[in-house]
Amino acid sequence: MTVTTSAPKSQRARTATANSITDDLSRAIHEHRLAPGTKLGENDLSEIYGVSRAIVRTALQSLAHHQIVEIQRNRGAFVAQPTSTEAHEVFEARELLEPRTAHAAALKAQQSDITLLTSHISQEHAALDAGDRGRALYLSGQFHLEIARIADNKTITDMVKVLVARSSLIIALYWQRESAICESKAHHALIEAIAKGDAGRSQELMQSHLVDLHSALNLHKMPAAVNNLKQILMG
Amino acid sequence: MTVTTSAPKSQRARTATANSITDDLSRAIHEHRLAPGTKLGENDLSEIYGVSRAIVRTALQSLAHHQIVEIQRNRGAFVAQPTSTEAHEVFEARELLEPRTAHAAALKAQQSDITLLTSHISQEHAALDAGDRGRALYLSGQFHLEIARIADNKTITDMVKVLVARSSLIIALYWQRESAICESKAHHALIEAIAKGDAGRSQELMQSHLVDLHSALNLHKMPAAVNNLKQILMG
DNA sequence: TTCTATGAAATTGTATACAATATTGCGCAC
DNA sequence: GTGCGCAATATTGTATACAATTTCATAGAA
Repeated sequence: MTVTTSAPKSQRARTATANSITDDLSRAIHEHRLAPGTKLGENDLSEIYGVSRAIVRTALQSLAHHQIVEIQRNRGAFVAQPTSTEAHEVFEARELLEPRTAHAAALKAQQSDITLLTSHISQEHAALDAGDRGRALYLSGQFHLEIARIADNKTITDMVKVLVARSSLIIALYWQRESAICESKAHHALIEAIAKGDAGRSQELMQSHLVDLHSALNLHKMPAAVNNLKQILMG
Repeated sequence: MTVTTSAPKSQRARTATANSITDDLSRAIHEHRLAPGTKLGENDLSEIYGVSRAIVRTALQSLAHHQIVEIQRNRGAFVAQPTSTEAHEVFEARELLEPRTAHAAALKAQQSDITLLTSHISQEHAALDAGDRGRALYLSGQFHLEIARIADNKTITDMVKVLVARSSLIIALYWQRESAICESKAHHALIEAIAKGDAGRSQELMQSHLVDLHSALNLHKMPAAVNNLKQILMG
């Protein structure tokens, strides 16, 4: 089937670039439309995006470096399946980085930053109301990322980005479904503290929020569904 | 001057793989044989390593993700030149990660780990005595990395690896040459604390060591030399 | 001199062809 | 029916050819 006519889901107006493919796949994984373990075949992807395998290959390499895709030599690329020990490692790392980052964010936040954070939250609510759990999860991750941006340290922000992305996979595999609401509560409290410029409290709130998330992980892995790439990535 | 520990030039016995090229270039950058700003042309590298540009390309992409190479579209790959703000960011990030990691390392270290750390230090001394400043610097970075390994959190170790690599570039650009000896002193003290299992002191020592490094940065950038790739990478 | 325009050369970006490896399906023995 | 071996197929790894873009040198005009 020819693809060139319309691109309903993603805005690949002319030709897809490695970066746009990376972003598209990254988003799909974040939103749990592509389950852990899903094979990302080079031929499939080059057909879907209408580019050569070379481009697809660099996109996959990029995702592999972001640790949300695993490339096995001579076998191909798969959506990563973090082990439970990796899951704990990721949250330990987040607990080292994000509380202090929230502290810094509280000191640097402008009014526009607060507005942005608030809008994130309301979007998150909207997604949940619409039953789009995947998108809500994505936005919740973006919220953490936004705080790192406010703290204005690109190096740390990049690391948080990777950790948040992996967290999305971890949640897909090890989550017990309840605590979606707690999340939202914790985020509200964080915004308040940051808006007040209360750095100490921001740091504490972030810390306990992460500990909550961490301890909400279930030890045994959920079975990973297998997806149909074309169906999911194209409209 | 042959370096006895690893293969004289680089161990590409048969054909170089993308990974071996990545490692080789990474090492060369760490040891300051390739200066910040040096152009890494695809043709040059494919000649040097005897592989196609495709392989070289994936190696360069990998280095770019490790942030020690910058790829500019349609212009090529260059050894990265961190700005002074990036330099500060990197050390801020290290100050968040490494002290707590040293703490964990002190609790988990085995006798074999202590031996390894000690051998690292003595190699470092040997390199300094031999006047090989670049190699000493590389080993000093590996020391920090080894501590992260002992703490046994691969996620954090990977992040530290990237930060240490960038630090090497930062030192090449912003260093005032004196404090090589202080480094060595601080490392000795750290080993001692870790060997004793004194987690609190290990954390403190690592913290102040990083602060020292951070404050030893000079604000204005040194001029970056331009190198001849073939001359440096081949014998 | 200094700046700009312009075209040749060099370099990177992309697609494709072929080689190496892994996967799949089938026939056959047990 | 189950397991094994082997050929057929599919997929990834690598090299190469061509297109697009940048770089460099040169010439000419203000």
